[in-house]
Amino acid sequence: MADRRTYRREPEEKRREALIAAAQELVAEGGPKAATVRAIAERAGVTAGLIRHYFSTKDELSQAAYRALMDHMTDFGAHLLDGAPADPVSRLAIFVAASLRPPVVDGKAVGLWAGFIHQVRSDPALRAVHEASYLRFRDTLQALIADLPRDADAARLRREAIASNAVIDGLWLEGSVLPEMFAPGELEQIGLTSVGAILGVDLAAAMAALPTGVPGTIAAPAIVQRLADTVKDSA
Amino acid sequence: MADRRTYRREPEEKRREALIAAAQELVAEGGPKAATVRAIAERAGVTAGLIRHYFSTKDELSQAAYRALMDHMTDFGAHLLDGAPADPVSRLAIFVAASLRPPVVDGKAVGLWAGFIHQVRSDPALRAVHEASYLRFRDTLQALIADLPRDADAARLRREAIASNAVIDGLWLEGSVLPEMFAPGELEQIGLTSVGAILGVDLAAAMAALPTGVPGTIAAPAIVQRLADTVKDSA
DNA sequence: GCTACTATTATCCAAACGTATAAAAGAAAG
DNA sequence: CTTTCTTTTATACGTTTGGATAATAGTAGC
Repeated sequence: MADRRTYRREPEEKRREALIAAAQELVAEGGPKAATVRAIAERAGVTAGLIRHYFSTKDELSQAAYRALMDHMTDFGAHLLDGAPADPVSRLAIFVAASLRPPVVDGKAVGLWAGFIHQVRSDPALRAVHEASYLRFRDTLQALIADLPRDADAARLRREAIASNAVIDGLWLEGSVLPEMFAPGELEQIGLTSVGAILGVDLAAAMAALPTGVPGTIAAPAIVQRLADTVKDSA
Repeated sequence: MADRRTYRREPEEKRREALIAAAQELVAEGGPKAATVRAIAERAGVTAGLIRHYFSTKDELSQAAYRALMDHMTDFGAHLLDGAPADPVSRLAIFVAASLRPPVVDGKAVGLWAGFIHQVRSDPALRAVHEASYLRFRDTLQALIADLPRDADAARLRREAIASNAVIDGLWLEGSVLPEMFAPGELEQIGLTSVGAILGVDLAAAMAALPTGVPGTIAAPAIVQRLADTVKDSA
């Protein structure tokens, strides 16, 4: 009577990644409630019991999924400027603009992020992950700001990095949740203008002067593609 | 055998509000998963069955809770400047600063907002509610910007309102999720400086020049108190 | 081509979920 | 004081949840 389904054994790492990716997709699409063990297993192409073989509890898988998301975002910030021009103003402009385009700006990305908020607030370990990721991104931004041809002390740099980061976060939020409310490219333009105004540098002009094909403008680094896969086929 | 518990009949509106408040608190504290019908009923001091008497489905209660939240926030923006000085720069400064303080900046407030994101993205009716609320807040901001002693056409006003709103949203997000990362008053200061830089107006100086007791600075309007109740005793 | 290992499936379980329905009790009307 | 109404409680139902355990089948080593 037993029509036992055929299967292939996969390397541990590959299965873990598949389960994590499935969990992320489901959270992104339908919120935390949609990411049940059975739904995750089905999406990953395995049966529910296997989850327990790789993660001792569902919470553990959930934590792993959040860590993976934060790692993606950190890598995004770190590798975005690989091969970018050396000019500090151009580099900052590329960084800001790339942060305000898909796949970063994406309804599902916000859904994914929002789906973990409570776990982050309640679990100290995840809180630390979040904090480290936030700081890393902000520090990257601050380093770019520090390279600008201006005079600025540490306190001012800190405030400017917080403010620039806030502009990016806010536009990311609005553009992701209400995409039809903004014209294509409008968020990038507003972001460049606003961060430029905060720092006293004309980022919009610097961006316009860049040749196409520069990293972050057209060709996305591999890491961005992986992030795009995570939140693929946006609404 | 039946120790039937005693109860008091309450007016319909009061019960609805109690159930909505209970649902909001639970979402704010523990995410959407924590807001089960039984937990909501217990928090509201009634038994689970009563929910069905006031809301034909749990989803309907959930929608009502989101609408109520958005109404609170809209009212916050609308009444914040009641009794404020007529000087446009001061009014804008008060508006920005008040948006970057508790009870607006609050971990539970972010949790509450995040807990509804997926419902908002999937339910067209809630999406419309969200859009209207966002636009109303932004329009309020844009009207304040338009009153500034400057020359600016409509397109520029729109961009500036989007950008200023983004600064507020971003700082709200960061300050709420990672409160220990910022000194008291730091977010307000950064918000005033940044929005000021974007608009070319010195909001920080205007804020510093205000006497204490001005609406939005110390005495919070009643509506803010109601919002504070919703997200009370923050982490 | 066995044998041993373990990744994977299959099945089961108790708890919790949203919902439906019936019984009881508070409050107002006569 | 009785009657009527409807808010509220109580109970039950079918489903789904996360987790545990036992059986099976791929795969690598000899």
